[in-house]
Amino acid sequence: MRYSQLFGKTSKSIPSDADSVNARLLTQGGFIQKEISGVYNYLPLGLRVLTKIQNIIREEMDKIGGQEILMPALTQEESWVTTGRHTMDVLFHLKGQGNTSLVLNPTHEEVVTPLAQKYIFSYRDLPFSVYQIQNKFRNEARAKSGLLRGREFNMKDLYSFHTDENDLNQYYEIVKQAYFEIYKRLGIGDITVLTFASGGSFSQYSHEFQTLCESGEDTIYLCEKCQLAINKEIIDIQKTCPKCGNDNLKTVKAIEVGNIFKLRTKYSKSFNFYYSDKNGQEKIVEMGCYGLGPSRTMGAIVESCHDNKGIIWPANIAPYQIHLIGLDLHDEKIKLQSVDIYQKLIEKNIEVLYDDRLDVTAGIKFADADLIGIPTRLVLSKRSLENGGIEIKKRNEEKSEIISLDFVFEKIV
RNA sequence: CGGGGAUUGGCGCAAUUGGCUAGCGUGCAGCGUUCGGGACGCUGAGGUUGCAGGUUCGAAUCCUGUAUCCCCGACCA
Repeated sequence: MRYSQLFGKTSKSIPSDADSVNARLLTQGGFIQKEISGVYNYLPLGLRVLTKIQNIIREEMDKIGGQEILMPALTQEESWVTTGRHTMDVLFHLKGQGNTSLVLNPTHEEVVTPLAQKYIFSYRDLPFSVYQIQNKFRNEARAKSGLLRGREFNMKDLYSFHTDENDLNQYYEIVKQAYFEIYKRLGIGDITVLTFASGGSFSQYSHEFQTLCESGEDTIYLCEKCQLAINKEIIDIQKTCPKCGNDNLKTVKAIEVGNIFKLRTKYSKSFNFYYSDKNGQEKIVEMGCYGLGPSRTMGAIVESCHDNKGIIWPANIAPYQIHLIGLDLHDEKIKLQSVDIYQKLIEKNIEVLYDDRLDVTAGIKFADADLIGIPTRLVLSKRSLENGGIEIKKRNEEKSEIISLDFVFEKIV
C-alpha cells in the first residue's frame, strides 16, 4: 500500500474528545474515527488490525471444533421475554414493520439456543459448539475509553452444548487453553491472566481473562505464589488467596479481554431444550458460552503496547509488517530503487506500507511511522545508499543498522 | 440515570464587563527555497459561532428550550 493513496490520515493534534490512550493513538494514527459516543468507524489500517485479531481467534476456535456461523444482530424481542432478560437496561429496543418489537442483540443466548434446538434432538448430536464474530449492541449508560467500552462493538461468542455437566467441564478447560493460546498469539500472553470472575449470577462457574494494564478499569488481586488471580469484587474483604492461603496478594489494574461461563441449564430450561439419551429418556442440555471481543482487545493492546511516540503493534496483528520510507524521492534514481524494493516485497507476499510522499519532510515520515507502529521500518535514502544500502530499525528498539540491498529480503524473512 | 464542564473553518484553540469586517495555530491548494526527526517565505480557499426561540440599537458573549461530546458517580450477562 502506498501511503499517498491510503484512506485515513495521521493527525498531529490530539482529538479533544479522546478520553484514553487507545482512543487518542488510534484516532491520531488514522485507524479509527468516532461516529457517535461508543461507536467507531474502522479505516483501512484499523480494519486490517481488527481482521488479524479476528482471524487468530477464528483459527483457534476452529481448532477446538467450533463451527462458525453468523447470527443476526436484529431479532424479535420475544425470545428475550421468554428468558426474562427483556428488561435488561443495556438492551436496544426498536419497532419494525407492523409495530413488531425488535431488539439489537447484546449477546446471543436468546438466539443460539432456539437455533440449536431446531437441529439437536439426540445424544448422537452432542456435544457440539458454534461461534460467530459479529457486532454486538449494548446501550451502555456511559460509553467510554475508546474501544474498551462501546455501544456497538465486535465480539466473538462461542456456545457449547453438552449431554451432561462433566462433558461441559471438559470442554470448558479446552476453551480455557484455546484462550491462552489466542492471547499468546496476539502478543499479550505474558500480561494476560486468568481470574475468578466478578459479579453475575454464575460467578462460581465463570472466569475472566484480564490484561494487566495501568489504565485498566478492573482491579484484581494476584497471588504470586500460585499465579491465581481474583477480581477485587469477589474477595474484597478477606484478601487472602483461596487456593494457597497467601494473604499477601498483589493489587493490580487490568482490562477484561475475555470471559467464559458455564451457563449450565439456565437457557436450555427457559427454552425447554431437551435431548434423548441412549435409553430414550429426555434430558436437559448443558451449555457453556465463551466471549472474546476483538475490538476491545485491540484497544487493550494499544493501552499496553505504546510509548510516547505512538503504538507498538505486536507483529502478528500489525496492519503491515514493513513500513518502507523513501527519502530524497525527487532523485529519480532513488525513487526507482525504492519502488523496486516496494514491488519486490509485494511479490514476496510481505505486507508493506510504502511512504512514497514527495511533499513532506523526513521528520514527518518518521513521526508518522512511530505513530502507526508497524514493527519494522526500512528507510531508503541518499544517505543510506552512501552508507551501503538501506536502514532497518525495529519499532521497539532504538538502534538501527544499514544492510546491503542484496540482503534486505533475507533479513526480513 | 444523578451531578459538573464543554460545543466557534477539517482538527486544536482565542475573542476584557454584550460593541469594528469573528482571529490564531495546524491542515488544505498554488509558487519558490529547503530536504534524516513534525523546515521556511509569499499567495489563496474555507465559518450564517451545535440547533430552535427570546432580550437588545447591537449577541460567539445574556435568557429559555433542545441536541451532542467529555468528566465524576451509579451501572457494567
